[in-house]
Amino acid sequence: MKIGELAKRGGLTAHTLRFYEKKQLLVPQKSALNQYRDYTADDLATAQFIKRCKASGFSLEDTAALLQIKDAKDAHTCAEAKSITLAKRADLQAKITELQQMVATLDELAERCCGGAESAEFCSIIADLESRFEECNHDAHH
Amino acid sequence: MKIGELAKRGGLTAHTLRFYEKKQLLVPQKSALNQYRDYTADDLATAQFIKRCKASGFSLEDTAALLQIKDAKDAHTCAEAKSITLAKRADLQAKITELQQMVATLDELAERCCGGAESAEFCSIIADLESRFEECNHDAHH
DNA sequence: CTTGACCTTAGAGTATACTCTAGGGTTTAT
DNA sequence: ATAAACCCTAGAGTATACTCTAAGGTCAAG
Repeated sequence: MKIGELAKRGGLTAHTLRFYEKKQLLVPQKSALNQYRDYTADDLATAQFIKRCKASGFSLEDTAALLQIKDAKDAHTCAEAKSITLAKRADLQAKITELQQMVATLDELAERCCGGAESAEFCSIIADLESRFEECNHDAHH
Repeated sequence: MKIGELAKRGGLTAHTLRFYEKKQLLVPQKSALNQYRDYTADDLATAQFIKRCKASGFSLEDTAALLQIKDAKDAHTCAEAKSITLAKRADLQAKITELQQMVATLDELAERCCGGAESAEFCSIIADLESRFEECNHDAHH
């Protein structure tokens, strides 16, 4: 099938497919006749594999590694696949923890602020951002 | 003080300070003598304000808005500051939820895989990535 | 007076994952 | 036969937040 059909069936764009090809994730045959890309049913499956990887939080680089395993299963091990999966899990969990700390900080900021139409002269959010860490720095001197 | 001293005192690099200047976040005076940037104690406070914004999860664009409030408090309201804060909180919370769903998916993938030195021929991670959503698509046809 | 440390600018490079454009060729349907 | 719809390539643009480079000017110490 041509790129437009794969795009439609796979739920992505022709641009994205060409991008994945440039990244060596999904390299189709080319028609000898007109140099149009010629995708197979397997290529569609690969496109869906890539989408699932993305939905699972894998980067394109991770995805490339997973594709290599998929495309040469007996040259790879479960350990490799699980290692990639657990490493990504750890990455995401660290990111979550970082974001949760930010949310906690934002909650503190928001809770103390009236949020009204008053001038920001005495706004606690601005005041906190101006001074909170100064205090920390003072502490750090002791 | 010159850029190097502010960088050291503020815990960032001279490159970053010039970048913030280009973004209009922190624009110091320039010495008439040699065109060197000349930062004041207030500029240092502003640099720290920016760092705290960053640590709280604000983008540089948010930070620019918060700086405008800080630098002209009586021209702005608590409502503005709180709105920025709550919007960012919502952004981050949405991101956290997305990442948590990915972690849950990765946990499912990892749990079912032996992770051993066996060939990936029957690796459940690869198999799941190959087929999971196909099943979903089948469901979607009904 | 020279050497090293510091400063300047403009602009390019990094990372991730696309997204789009320009300029041109091909296919399909009427 | 012609117009719409599709395909091609190469490369630039988007977003965020830096990070670094090149080529040169300035400053402080010995």
